[in-house]
Parts: sequence; C-alpha cells; structure tokens
Amino acid sequence: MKPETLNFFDKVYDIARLIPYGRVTSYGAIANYLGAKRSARMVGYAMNASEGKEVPAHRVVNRNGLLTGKHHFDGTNLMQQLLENEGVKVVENQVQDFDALFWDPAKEL
DNA sequence: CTCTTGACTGAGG
DNA sequence: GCCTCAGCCAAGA
Repeated sequence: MKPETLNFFDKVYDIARLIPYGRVTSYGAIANYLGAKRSARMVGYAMNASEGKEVPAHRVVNRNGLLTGKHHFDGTNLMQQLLENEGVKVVENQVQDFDALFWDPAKEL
C-alpha cells in the first residue's frame, strides 16, 4: 500500500501493536522503521494521542530504556506496573536488561 | 502564517 | 560516564 495511505500516527500505532509480549522498543526504532529516523519525537507525539486506542504504549521507551512517558499515564507507576506484569523488570523508571528485551521492528520484521 | 511545545536522539566538551 | 546544545517534525494557539 502507499505510504500516504496511512498517516504517520497510524503507522506508529500499527508498529506498536506488533511489539511482542514482554518486549520493549524505542521511539527511534519505530521512527527508523517508518523511514523517519529523525522523527522519534513524532512517535512519542503519536503515542500521546494513542489514548483510547489499543496501543501498548507502555512497551515503548526512549533509547536509554527510560520510561519517559510514564507521566502521561493515569497513575504515577501504571506504566511500570504494566511492564512488570509482562515480566519486564523496571527500576527507577528504567527498564532492566533493556538490550536483551529490546525489539527492533527493522530487524525482527 | 509565526511561535511554542514535546512520550527523542546524536554529537561534542 | 555525565551534562549541554542543536536538529528534527508535527500539532495547537
């Protein structure tokens, strides 16, 4: 299908939904897969608008594995709870074993 | 149309 | 390894 078929946001949601259970990825990885490596901020921006949609935004963190978007969730530790519920260890808003749990759509897909 | 803001990232000191 | 600066692009006021 044409790239124009889906909006940038929709593409982001599509990728986010493909993130395997118990895995995490970075905004940059998604942006890179979409061909907009420099638009990592847009990915986060899209996530902000993902509320109300079935998108595992909690599986998306920044390149450091830091839960930079946890403040956008209802509670203060909801994002962390969701990740830990999937077996992902989180300490101080930071994903443990991030390199091992990292899921790159450009490589895994 | 212009300015500000932001769930980011890479490079430089 | 930590801190700071600049580039990036889209949406809202």
